[in-house]
Amino acid sequence: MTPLIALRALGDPLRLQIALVLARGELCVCDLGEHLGVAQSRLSFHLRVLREANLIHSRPDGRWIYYSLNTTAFAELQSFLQPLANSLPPSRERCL
Amino acid sequence: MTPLIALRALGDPLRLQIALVLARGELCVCDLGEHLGVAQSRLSFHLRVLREANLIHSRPDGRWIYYSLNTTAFAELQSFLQPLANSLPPSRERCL
DNA sequence: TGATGTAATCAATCAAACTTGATGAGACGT
DNA sequence: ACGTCTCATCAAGTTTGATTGATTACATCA
Repeated sequence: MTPLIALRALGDPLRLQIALVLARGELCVCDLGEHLGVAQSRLSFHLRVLREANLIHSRPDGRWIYYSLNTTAFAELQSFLQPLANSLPPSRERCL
Repeated sequence: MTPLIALRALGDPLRLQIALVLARGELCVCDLGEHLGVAQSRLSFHLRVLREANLIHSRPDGRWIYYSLNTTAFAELQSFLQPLANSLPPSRERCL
């Protein structure tokens, strides 16, 4: 997992929304499109970005493709943020 | 804290680098500039983005301004990711 | 085979973000 | 008051990313 790529992928409103919807279970593109009310082409573009960031999995089934979260990637992102959340407290310890 | 804004702010290579450097302690802009080897104007622009995302604190001292991480914002970002890391496992449970 | 439905890709346009160099605002020392 | 230092801001140019509509690929069903 590359933290920068994952963070950039999640830094788009629609892509973050997609991730939050997929957190409730896997969905095919058409269901996602109905849930979010966006055009198929647009959705496919953002799914590709999320997929290339390794944040989601795709599972073809017949003529549908089901997408789901790659939960381990999100767990890895969490642990990447750990040292930033546990950094030394800001400023106060340095004043006298 | 707004997760989207924070994620977008961290989705830039230089800004993520800034955050990682600041995790080791607060620094003034000039020291950051030396550490990272970037122009002052460019650095100031990205510090502003991080500041507006509430990811860093600034502490003026004389003619210097010291920047440090807002560790609670990173902790909040971590807990925002929690449900995405704990989502139902992908696909396997649905096949038979 | 032909028609339909799902989804990826492409090319073109549009919008947003980044970079650069210059200027401006304050704080400091002489 | 003047020059200098640190940093923020501005405007212009460039680059990158997102949206749209059309096309393509593939699977399904009649």
